[in-house]
Amino acid sequence: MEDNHIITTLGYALLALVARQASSGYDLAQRLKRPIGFFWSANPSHIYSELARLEKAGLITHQSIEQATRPTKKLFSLTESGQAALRDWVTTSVEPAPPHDELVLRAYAIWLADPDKAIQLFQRQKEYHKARLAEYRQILARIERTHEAGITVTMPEFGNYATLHAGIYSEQAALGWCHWMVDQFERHARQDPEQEK
Amino acid sequence: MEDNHIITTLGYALLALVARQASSGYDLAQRLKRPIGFFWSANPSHIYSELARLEKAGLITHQSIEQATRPTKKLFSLTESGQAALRDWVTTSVEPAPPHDELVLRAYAIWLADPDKAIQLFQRQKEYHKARLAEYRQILARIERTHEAGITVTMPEFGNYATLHAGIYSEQAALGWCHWMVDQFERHARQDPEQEK
DNA sequence: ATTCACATGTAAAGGGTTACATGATTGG
DNA sequence: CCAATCATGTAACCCTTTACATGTGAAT
Repeated sequence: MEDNHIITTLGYALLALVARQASSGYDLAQRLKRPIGFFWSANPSHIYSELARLEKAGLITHQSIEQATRPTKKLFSLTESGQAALRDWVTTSVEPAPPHDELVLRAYAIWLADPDKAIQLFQRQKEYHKARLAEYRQILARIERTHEAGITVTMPEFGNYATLHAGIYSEQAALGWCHWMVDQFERHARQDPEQEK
Repeated sequence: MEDNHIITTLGYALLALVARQASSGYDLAQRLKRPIGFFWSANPSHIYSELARLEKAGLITHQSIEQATRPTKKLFSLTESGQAALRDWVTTSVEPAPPHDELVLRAYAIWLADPDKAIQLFQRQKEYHKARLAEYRQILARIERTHEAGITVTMPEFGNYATLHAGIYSEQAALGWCHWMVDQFERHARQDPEQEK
């Protein structure tokens, strides 16, 4: 009932999912994988504890659903204050989070490395981003096919649509940079042939 | 001396800095801001405790430098095993870290929001990324001017060069997406004029 | 018979952020 | 006189990850 609790970002992620459809903790763990998993992730155990916090804060409630063939589950749904909190949050300004990009950190020290190994690293990374990009484009094509009339900003589907676009933009950028990195190393190999021998 | 300790990513970030120049904790806190701060960040207090861990693991050593006018400082430098660990690490494959992007998470639930507020959010974000991009481009131009002979992959400067490129790619992507988002909302406003009144 | 899917949690540890404590010197 | 810079750390807290614990029913 007290809403003087701070809501974590995972809390908002769960509210956003429950806002679309009432779900159990297990459901949420599944739904968090895709498409939210592309930009926000959590472990099942964390989800359960966060749900307990959200309920204590009065943002969600649950009803226990007894099932004949499956274990009883808790179906969570948004309360009014939960919906209000979520609606307010989505347009609050995002203060730029301290970035943490391991690959870029490696690039900062890559001058110490064996160039061959460096090429391999960035080539692997390129393949990974290429695969991701293809996956996103495929999902995008599918949702565009099922919504021929167009997806507008007030439809829940717009969430999926927008996040997929975000993914495509960022994968393209990552791919472009990895390509540039490989190119730098290959250029070096051509200009300094057999330098090590 | 025991090197059965796990090195955290911050640990490697510090090793990468010390590899270029022996530094005190305070120096490292300053140097971590720019340009590493663009892709990896840490608080001073965390840096000091991490330095202690790295030293216990035998990856760095320090000598105390007594200064006439300033407090005594500990100047840290890489040990041989520290350099080896860093060199190995830079080319190890990066397993894709679980992503956490708050802005994209908001986009997932943005259909609940007032479209005007949504436009404002993404416009602010656009301005932010525009400023970042301009900053990176300026720094890049400066380092290109000071290294007219070219920057090759075995030079320490290549670290700065490569990370700046990474920043430019990713800011362009963020900017592009924010622009796309604003466009979606403006298109909606044109098609649904005065819907709310 | 065993694995997979459903279903819910507790406990511990790790890594990062924030707050706090201390103290000297230089510049405005 | 006060703020900023130099310089090092401790303690507490928060969020996240990993490991563990428990149990049923359906499918292979």
